[in-house]
Amino acid sequence: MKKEPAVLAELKSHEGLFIKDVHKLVDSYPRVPITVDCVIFGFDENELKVLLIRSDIQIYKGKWSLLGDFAEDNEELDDAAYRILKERTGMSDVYLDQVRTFSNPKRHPGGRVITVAYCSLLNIQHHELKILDNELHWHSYNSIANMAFDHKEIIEACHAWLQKRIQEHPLGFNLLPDKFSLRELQNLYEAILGVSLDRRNFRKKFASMDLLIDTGEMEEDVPHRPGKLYKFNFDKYEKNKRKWVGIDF
Amino acid sequence: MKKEPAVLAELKSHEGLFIKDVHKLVDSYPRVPITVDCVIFGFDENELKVLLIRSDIQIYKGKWSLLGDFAEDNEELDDAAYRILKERTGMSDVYLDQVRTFSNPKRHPGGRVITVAYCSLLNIQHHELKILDNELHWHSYNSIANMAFDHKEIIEACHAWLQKRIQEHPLGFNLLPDKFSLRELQNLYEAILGVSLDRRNFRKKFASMDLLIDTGEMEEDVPHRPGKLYKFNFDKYEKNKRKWVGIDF
DNA sequence: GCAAAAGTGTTGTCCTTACACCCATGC
DNA sequence: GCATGGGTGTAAGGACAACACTTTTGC
Repeated sequence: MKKEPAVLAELKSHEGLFIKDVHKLVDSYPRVPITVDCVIFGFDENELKVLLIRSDIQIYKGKWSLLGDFAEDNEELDDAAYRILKERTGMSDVYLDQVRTFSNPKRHPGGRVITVAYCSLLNIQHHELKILDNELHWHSYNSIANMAFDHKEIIEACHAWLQKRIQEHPLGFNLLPDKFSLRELQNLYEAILGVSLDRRNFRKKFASMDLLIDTGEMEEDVPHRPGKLYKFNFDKYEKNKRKWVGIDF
Repeated sequence: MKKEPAVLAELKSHEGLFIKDVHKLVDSYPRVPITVDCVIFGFDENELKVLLIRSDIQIYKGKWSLLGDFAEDNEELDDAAYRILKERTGMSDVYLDQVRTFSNPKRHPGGRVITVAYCSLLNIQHHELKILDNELHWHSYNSIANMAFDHKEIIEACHAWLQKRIQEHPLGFNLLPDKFSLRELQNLYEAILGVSLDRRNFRKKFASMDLLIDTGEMEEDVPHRPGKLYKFNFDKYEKNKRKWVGIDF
């Protein structure tokens, strides 16, 4: 077996070989700077968008970067992600989920930094960007290039996560206005999944789920026949969430 | 907007406001000890098992703990997880996947420690445990209690991950011997998903996938009619992996 | 011959897919 | 009236769920 480090042996009492001073134990661990990076998706003009800033860092001059920051002492990482979102965009109450941790020792040019990637979804219309430092703005997902660090890889991981997730959970509504037409919803799915879907089947699918509430309102200012506007029935969804079993690969 | 910390302002050059010394930047970040915890699943006697040790730590005396260790300097976390597995069980070439990062500042009594949970699947028969320090042994998943730290929560997260994952990917075969009967396979699914499945439909499902290779061998030493033994056709699976699109929630 | 599990088919239901026409509105 | 997208139905095929009996082996 592996030889115990001297520090560990010291910490153990003689009777039970239990470590008594857990603070000393933790102090003996190597420490690593931790950051959180937020991949913030939006949807506008029938395109999936990502919020990026110019990198602060000279060697990445001209390159784009995710919104990230280090985690403060004793800050839970979920809270750090919400904090970054708030600081950079002024928004709270945004959908946010942890996706994956990236730990390649060479991923940051300044030394080892581990980063935890979070994915957020927000509605571009509802949330005007007020803080435009570092050229903060929305980029079309399909034209993303020239990223600092390993941020391209992180964005791709979040995109894959989103593609999978949106098919199994009602996330997409976070990217749309409260009231939306079926066409907008379909455009959203098509943009994220990168496929085209049959309009009739798409509508039938959502009709059969019976999770859309007809607001009685119609689209306005469209240059064609206006469609009905719907809301998603989150309450009903939460109540009827079913546990699904099936083998499929 | 958020006021820039003094250290940041210092690091920026006057012309472009770009940070020149990235090492100084990274040195200014708070540092956190990082550990990796492995939830190692096995399958034996028709039960899902988890590999646990007794906690080292006095205040958790008598409690069970996951196999974990801190990440070494400049060690990628995936590598750390493989290392722990190797050190503790002597095994390599084991299925392993990152599940989630846990960062509650109070999760470790010795101070803040962030841990990244990994899930491994291995075949209990093929891998005899040779290193039994800290009472290392297999516990039935259903009788797990009395865990140190937040390890109960971590195990549950990995179990949920496994339940979902096994339905969509051919992971389960990692828990079985190379050659297995359909009954063993079904028992595995039933144990992990906590449901009972119709035997005929289960067999039909796998027959229609056409991913099992009939080895021509039969079970031996069973007190009833022996079943055929199969292998999983990983090559064929990899070649035909299809991208699935469908909305279902 | 008895216990225990292997092995096998059919039917009904539901879901998915593919596909085409008329309707309402803005211009 | 023309362009644009809204809104709808049907038929065929495929997947899944429910269900029972015969066969093989060990003991």
